[in-house]
Amino acid sequence: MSATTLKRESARERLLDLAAAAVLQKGFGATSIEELIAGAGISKSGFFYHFPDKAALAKALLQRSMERDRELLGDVFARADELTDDPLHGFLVGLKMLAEQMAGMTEVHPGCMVASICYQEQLFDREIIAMNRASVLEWRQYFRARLDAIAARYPPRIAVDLDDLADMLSVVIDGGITMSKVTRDAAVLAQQVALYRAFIRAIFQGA
Amino acid sequence: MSATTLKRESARERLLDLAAAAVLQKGFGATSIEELIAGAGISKSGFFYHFPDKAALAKALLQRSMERDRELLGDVFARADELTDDPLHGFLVGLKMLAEQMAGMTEVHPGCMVASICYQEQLFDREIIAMNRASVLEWRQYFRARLDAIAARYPPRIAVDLDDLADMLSVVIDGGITMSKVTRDAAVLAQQVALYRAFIRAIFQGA
DNA sequence: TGTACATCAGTGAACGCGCGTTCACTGATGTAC
DNA sequence: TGTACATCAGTGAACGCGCGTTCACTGATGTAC
Repeated sequence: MSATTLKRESARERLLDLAAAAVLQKGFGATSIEELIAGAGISKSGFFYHFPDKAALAKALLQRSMERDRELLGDVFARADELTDDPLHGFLVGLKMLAEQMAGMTEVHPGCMVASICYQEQLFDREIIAMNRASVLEWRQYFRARLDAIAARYPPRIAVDLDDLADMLSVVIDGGITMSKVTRDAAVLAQQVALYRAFIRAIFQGA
Repeated sequence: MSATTLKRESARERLLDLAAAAVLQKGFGATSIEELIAGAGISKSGFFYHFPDKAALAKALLQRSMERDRELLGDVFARADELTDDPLHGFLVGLKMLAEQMAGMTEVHPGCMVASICYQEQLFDREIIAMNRASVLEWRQYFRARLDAIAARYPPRIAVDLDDLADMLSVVIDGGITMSKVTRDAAVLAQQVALYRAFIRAIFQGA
């Protein structure tokens, strides 16, 4: 991100960009307002003009991250659905596109906000924790609906709980991101999504 | 954990117990020496007798967590191996025992140290980050060896990379713990391990 | 068109608190001869 | 058995620094009449 790009954004946006990157690297507690304003080029009072306190920054951060996840994942599966009427093929194409998109990332994924917040829960107020929980349960519902449609047409060859199978995609993405970060190998994430796709095929199409 | 149990432990052990719980709930940066000594019932100087600085606490914490993981997981698969000579059955029995053990936990899993450190990487020195990475790669090797033995006897029905499949167990455990914590549903973790087991069966035994 | 007022996006200085770390010291137990 | 010394597991007071937050203020732009 160039300096001119930064200048074009509002100070609020710059603060959020810097905060997102910092939080994923060292956690919310260790991300100081001081370093954010230094990066954004405003004074401390400028920060408190945009956010009443640090908790408000956390909330804005999570909100933005949830929206981006929705755009990213929602977009992929919406595009996949346009290509076919078959729910299984749609899901498989979506997973393939997701894996390919992740494989295209040369750098390691910056991290998952849900996990970052989860491992610092005591730093956040009830509202933010509830939002985090709701976002995860939303994804369960979203994928569960797809799996229901699939199972109606393709009776599962393997007995699995569809809620668990829906959760497994979130688990594989979140765990895959962690694994990518720890091993410093960006490829791990895409490979895990591809493995999940292979499991879906095995369940509904057979080996 | 009762007060008498605490008293019987050495102050150093008490500090590590308290630190482990606190770090998984709010992260290393937000865990203060002050709160640890209050809980352990010693003075601040007492802390610095046991650890030269806060980084040494982090190192001891990770070391202990790695040892415990090795005991826990290693034990489960060692016991499973005693029951059978067949590598596939041994792995499946081990996974079943692991899932059952996790299902037996009434409380949500306290968290995964690897992930906690991963999401605060900038707070730790190179040595700790390297240890974290090494521990993950060790598990890849450990599970990969089992999968090699399995694949030699049971040709995979589904084409999968065995390193990725080995990683997937770590991914499912780590992601499952995060999911359990965020949803406040202890069952999620065991269910994810059970799903991974179903995938292993599908790959090597067919549906 | 000019004037009054409101809103926006900040500035600069000061605050009190809690943090990690240092230092000189201590009382109880263990070991050598 | 007695004495000297070493080690262990701490104590208590002080330190400087950086943090989140508050407060009174400001200059540029927008809007009403």
